[in-house]
Order: sequence, then structure tokens, then C-alpha cells
Amino acid sequence: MPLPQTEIPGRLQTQLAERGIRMTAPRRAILSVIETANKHLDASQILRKARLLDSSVDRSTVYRTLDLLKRQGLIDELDLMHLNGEGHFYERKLGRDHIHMACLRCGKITEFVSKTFESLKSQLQRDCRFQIVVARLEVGGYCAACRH
Amino acid sequence: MPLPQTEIPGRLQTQLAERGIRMTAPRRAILSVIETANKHLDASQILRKARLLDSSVDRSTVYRTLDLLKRQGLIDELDLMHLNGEGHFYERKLGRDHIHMACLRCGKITEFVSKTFESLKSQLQRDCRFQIVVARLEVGGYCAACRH
DNA sequence: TTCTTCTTGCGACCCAGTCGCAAGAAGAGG
DNA sequence: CCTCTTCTTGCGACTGGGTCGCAAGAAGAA
Repeated sequence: MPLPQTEIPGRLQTQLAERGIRMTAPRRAILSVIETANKHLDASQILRKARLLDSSVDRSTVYRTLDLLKRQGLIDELDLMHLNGEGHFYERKLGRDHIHMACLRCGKITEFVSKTFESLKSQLQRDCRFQIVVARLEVGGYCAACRH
Repeated sequence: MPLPQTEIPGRLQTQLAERGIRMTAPRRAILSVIETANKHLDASQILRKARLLDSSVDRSTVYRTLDLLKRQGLIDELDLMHLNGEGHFYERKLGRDHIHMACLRCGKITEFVSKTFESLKSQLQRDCRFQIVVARLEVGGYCAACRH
């Protein structure tokens, strides 16, 4: 059940421009890394890849840019069950929320979109009178190939 | 929708004993702190409270004991949307899984048990052939009192 | 081109969590 | 009650993710 690719690459830059946020070389590099990523990256991986595009990018600029994107609601921060250390992973926020399943044996991350998840969120908003900004469902266990 | 208190205090010690795990003074202190907690505690809070019961308890013993309890499936580790720093919070694992809602304004944590959540987990296990060990749903947003 | 305001790199720093080690304690078996 | 093995502990040093203050530099409006 793969995710739909509903957004055009390069869109992140436009979205920031629309909000009147200044564009700089390090930011362009970091945005480009996030947009072209084909798996979940953590801050140090983003730094390494961004430096290939702009060698002067600093660690703290990566963290500051990630904060900016989080505040703007353009990326989601994941833990992925802390399979590898304590850091966080990042991905672009597209239309639908999805569930992350992490295999405790092989480390594979599977994403899953579910109507039931959407119903659950509606139920929370209604029954608990809670206005949801971000919802994160992470599952740890054994994938089809690894379960015993 | 409060949680049912289905377990007797002191039970954690018994559960470890049943599994043939050695009991020691620092462990007794830490278990007692976790069992009598009335809110989610992080490692440093657990350390502080445990030291009131056994003043020699060390930081690393707290972390090692938390690891032990996690491996035994007796506690759950939570992020609570990282409202306060990067650390983790812990709570006893009782019968039913529940959802944690964190208010981004007042910091209040609300717990919620939902049949829909159970259905969602069943659906994952079935449709993705994924054997769930732990499922964590955390929601950030605005509680009834804080939403605008 | 100027000027304000935002962003950056740098370096120092903080905090959560981990590790290796030698000393100490649990508890099974006699 | 003692012995012996094995597990656990405190300690201290360390790692790694993330933050902060600052002075220099760049964006972009006018």
C-alpha cells in the first residue's frame, strides 16, 4: 500500500516563499535533500547530503531549518520506534496521515494509509473535544517476512 | 474516559520474580516509584524519587532497570510529543492500549481508550500481515479548554 | 545602493543515554 | 549457614543529538 506522490518536487521552496520566508543557499540545499529523499532521513544524514550541494552548511542550520519546517507544518517528525539510537527522522507532510510500522528484526519501515485511522481521529476530535494538530501512530513488531 | 486500575500495587515485583529475575534494593525502589506514580515520569524524575527510598541509586541503574522492564513488556515508553525536551516518559503497561493526547498550549496529557483503535490494530495485523508488539498513538493539539 | 532584518557558521555547551570495569550482592545448592 | 556462581551495581568517562549566543554576512524592500 504505497503512498501517493501528490506533490511536485520543488514545491517546498514555493510554499516557504508564499509565506514570505527568506530563501538562502543552505536552505535550498536542505529543502532539496528532503524533497528528493527516498527514505526517512535523520538530521545527520540530511546534513551530509546537504553538504554535497553546499559544502558550508552547518549542523545547527540543519536543526534550525527542520524547526522552521515543523512550525510551518510542512514536515513531520518521526521516532520510528528508536530502532537506531535516539534521533528523529523527517518526511514531507503530504495530504493524508499514515501509519509507520517498524520491524524489530529487519528494521524495515512500512507505511500504511487507513480509513479507520481517519475515523479514529474524527472520533477523538468529537468525543474528547480535542483539536488535532499532529497525530503520530507508530507500531513496532514483526513484518510478514520476519515473523515467527 | 479514565483508565481502569486493574492491577494491584506491588505487582511489578511479583511479575519479575515469576520470571526468575533477581530482586535488589535499587530495583525495589525504582519499581515502587513507577507503581505509585500518578503521572508520567521521565528517567530523571524516577531517579530523584527512587533516591528518597534508597539514596545510593545511580542514574545508570535507573536506565538499566527501565530497559529491563521494557524488554519484559511491563512498561511502555512514551514521547508525549516532546513537549519538554527530548527525553522519554514511562508508564506501567496495563490491559488495554490507550491513546495519549498532549495539549500544545497547557501541556495537559489526556488518555483515551477506543474500540476503533483496537479495530485499527487488528486491521494492520490482518491487511499488512504485521505482528504487532507495541503500538503507540500520540496526538498533539489543543484540549477543550485551550482551543481557540 | 542603502538599510533593516533575518540567517548563518562557529564554538561552546547541555542533557539523555551508554559503557567498561571492578566491587558487591542474590540466591541456588549443598 | 556457608560457598560459589552469576547477576547487578556505582562510578566515571564518554557519546551523540540538539541548543544557544554572538558577531559576520546575506536577502530583499524601498
